Amino acid sequence: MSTLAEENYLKCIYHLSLNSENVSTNQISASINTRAASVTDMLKKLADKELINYTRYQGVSLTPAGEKIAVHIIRKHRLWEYFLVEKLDFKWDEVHEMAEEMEHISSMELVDRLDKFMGYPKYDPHGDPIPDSNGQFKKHDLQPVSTIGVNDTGVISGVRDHSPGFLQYLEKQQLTIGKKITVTEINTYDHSMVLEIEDSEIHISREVANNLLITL
Amino acid sequence: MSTLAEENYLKCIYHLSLNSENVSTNQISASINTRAASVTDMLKKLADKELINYTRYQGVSLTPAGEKIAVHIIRKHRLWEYFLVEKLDFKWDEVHEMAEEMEHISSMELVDRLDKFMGYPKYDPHGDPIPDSNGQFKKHDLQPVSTIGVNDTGVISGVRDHSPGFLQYLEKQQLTIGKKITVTEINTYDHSMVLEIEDSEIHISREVANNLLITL
DNA sequence: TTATAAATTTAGACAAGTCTAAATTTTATG
DNA sequence: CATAAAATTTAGACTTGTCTAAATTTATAA
Ligand SMILES: [Mn+2]
Ligand SMILES: [Mn+2]
Ligand SMILES: [Mn+2]
Ligand SMILES: [Mn+2]
Repeated sequence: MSTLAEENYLKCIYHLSLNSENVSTNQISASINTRAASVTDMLKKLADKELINYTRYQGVSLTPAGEKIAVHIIRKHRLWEYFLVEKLDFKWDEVHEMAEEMEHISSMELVDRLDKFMGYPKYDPHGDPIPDSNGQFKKHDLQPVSTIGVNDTGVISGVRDHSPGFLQYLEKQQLTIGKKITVTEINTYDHSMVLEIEDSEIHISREVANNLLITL
Repeated sequence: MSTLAEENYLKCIYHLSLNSENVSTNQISASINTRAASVTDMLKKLADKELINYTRYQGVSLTPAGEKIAVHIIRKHRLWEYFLVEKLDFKWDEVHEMAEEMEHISSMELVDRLDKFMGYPKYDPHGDPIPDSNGQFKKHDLQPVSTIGVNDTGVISGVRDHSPGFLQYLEKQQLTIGKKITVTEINTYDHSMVLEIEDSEIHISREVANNLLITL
């Protein structure tokens, strides 16, 4: 099948593809912390295996075969994250690096049993949807808090930044998945916002508002 | 730290060390299915890292540092096997290959939480002892069924052969961990034995008797 | 539209881990 | 004890995945 490095590239290309049709060498290079020259080498290998569409200098996209692998890796990543938080009591900011390793465990049967063991969870600890064993999942309709106005409400359902620093900040402010928020004030100068959550007031910067996602 | 390959070599040397003081290149070569020349290369690397004691042509033994790593890998291997059987309902003959991958997940914290989650199990599904987080475990006193005589009894507590074929055979014959057996007959010609388990009679060959371990 | 900058690829190298074939050392045997 | 056999190591090669430095292509902008 695929090697660990190939799997990481496919997953990376998948994630970058959500924002732009074609993914550039430099985008991949930045995202997986590898030199552009090394990325080019790998892109050739993945193209030879027909996992990506690649034309020199033009960037890449996943083939259906490549996307299938990518989604399966993401399924494993998110299931293991769920396991770590729900069964082993890790915090949501602690699990990413571990899942980065665990997503490469190869047994299909193991993934499906793990899924069953946990009751077929739909979302991971960060609110990201978990693909089912056929690779199906619904991309729920999220938007940054920064896009709504005063007196509007929403439910916290995801994050755009998965860094431990941001997640720890949110946790400390009680800004966790499932919480209902109402915008009570928007500062027109710096676009900072005041939110009401469970009867308490929380001030967040524009940057936080951009990276915190809600459903209406 | 150590690479996946290094970890597998250390674990292999640890297991072989249980039977002989010094482990030979060919023993390792046979056990991990790698050519002797490749083993020599790796032994040099491990010796450079002071994880093994190595003198050319003389075989190797683990240093305390090497043994510590080996035992930690074994701890992870057995904890994951326990998890797969007890939590995900795999059979005892299905888990080895998966654990062979999972034992390389690096987080120490993860192992300890997994251990706690399962209630600090003492033995893995094959009856092998699980080292605690300090690397301590008691080597219980096992002997092959073939070493006891007529009318002697024992409790099945381990296996010497971990192959799926042998484990499946034992399962089918109800010869599973914890069962109490009594020898009722020994055939002097071929050393086959007749055992009594829970009021039923089971015939086993000398080969099986040699690979099935009991405590008295 | 042509020069410069940015992005990307090519060339050449390296570490890890493996292999085959050949040389060397140790062990066994007459 | 001398020699043949077995075990082990060395030599040289290959694959994967990475790097730096140098070319090449594409994009930008005066
Ligand atoms: Mn990964
Ligand atoms: Mn996640
Ligand atoms: Mn292993
Ligand atoms: Mn076991």
